Amino acid sequence: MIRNTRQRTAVNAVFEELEGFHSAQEVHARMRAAGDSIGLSTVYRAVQALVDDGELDSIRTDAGEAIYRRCSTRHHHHLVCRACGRTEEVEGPAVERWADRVAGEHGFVDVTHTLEIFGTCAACHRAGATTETP
Amino acid sequence: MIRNTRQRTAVNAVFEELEGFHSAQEVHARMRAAGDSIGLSTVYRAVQALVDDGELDSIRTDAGEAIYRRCSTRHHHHLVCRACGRTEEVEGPAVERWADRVAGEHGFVDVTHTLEIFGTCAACHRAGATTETP
DNA sequence: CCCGCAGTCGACAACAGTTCTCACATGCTC
DNA sequence: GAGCATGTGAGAACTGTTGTCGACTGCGGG
Ligand SMILES: [Mn+2]
Ligand SMILES: [Mn+2]
Ligand SMILES: [Zn+2]
Ligand SMILES: [Zn+2]
Repeated sequence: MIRNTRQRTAVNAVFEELEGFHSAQEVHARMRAAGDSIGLSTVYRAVQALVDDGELDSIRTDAGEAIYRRCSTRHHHHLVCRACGRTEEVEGPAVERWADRVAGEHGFVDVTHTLEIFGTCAACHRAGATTETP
Repeated sequence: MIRNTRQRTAVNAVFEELEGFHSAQEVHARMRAAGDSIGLSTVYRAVQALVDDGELDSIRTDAGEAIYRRCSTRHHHHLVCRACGRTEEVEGPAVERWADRVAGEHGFVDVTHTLEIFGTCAACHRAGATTETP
């Protein structure tokens, strides 16, 4: 039986206030800084539970760190700025169909996929362009 | 100046004989078992160098482990069996165009993407189906 | 050839992220 | 409220990976 605890509620609340992706460690530090008493293990358990419930979406950084974000329920993917971390949710029914089709053609069943797009957002590109100019 | 060493040659050779994705640790263990003397750090450095040279492709497992595979040079994606790890390389020009276009529409430049498809391959599905039947 | 040395090796320590342990605390049901 | 399954958290343990540093070696120049 799943129980309502102060800690779980608080972790949930953090992701309500926060935009974009955040790691468990960051959430933990943030809560501690705000005066919330909570253990790191508990944060890990809480985000895992939220992922299992489909309330958080998780991706892995190149460095191997898991980061989490409250997501809309529709299936979508992420467009992530390499420089500032800003993320946009994008959808592409054509991609979904393509993935399912190509997997089916190879005899695969029970198909899922992961798709992330990375780039430099307009703002960061502008900033980079001005600082890079000699 | 990059030097030719017995160890780098050996790691390269392992990926020549091996199909599919393999972790640095697995490669290290495999070499040790075969009587090859090599340090784990060296394996990590070697695979990293091969990735930098574009000779190996690397993806990250859900568990956060980096796995490597000798890849064809064309841009492609992977269809991976959850059960046995068998992988197929797949291509989809439409997906490439879609990713670039949607990123461009959001003002992103210097765009890359990652796309992996997961499923159960036909063989594993058959095996699973028979064992699951009561 | 062999010298010299930058590049490389590898045992080991250090790190980072995550999970486990277990004594203790606390929601929930009755 | 009492009982108890469930959750908590400090710390240890674990995992994959990278850093350290003295020893070693490929290789271009002498
Ligand atoms: Mn999709
Ligand atoms: Mn692609
Ligand atoms: Zn940006
Ligand atoms: Zn399979």
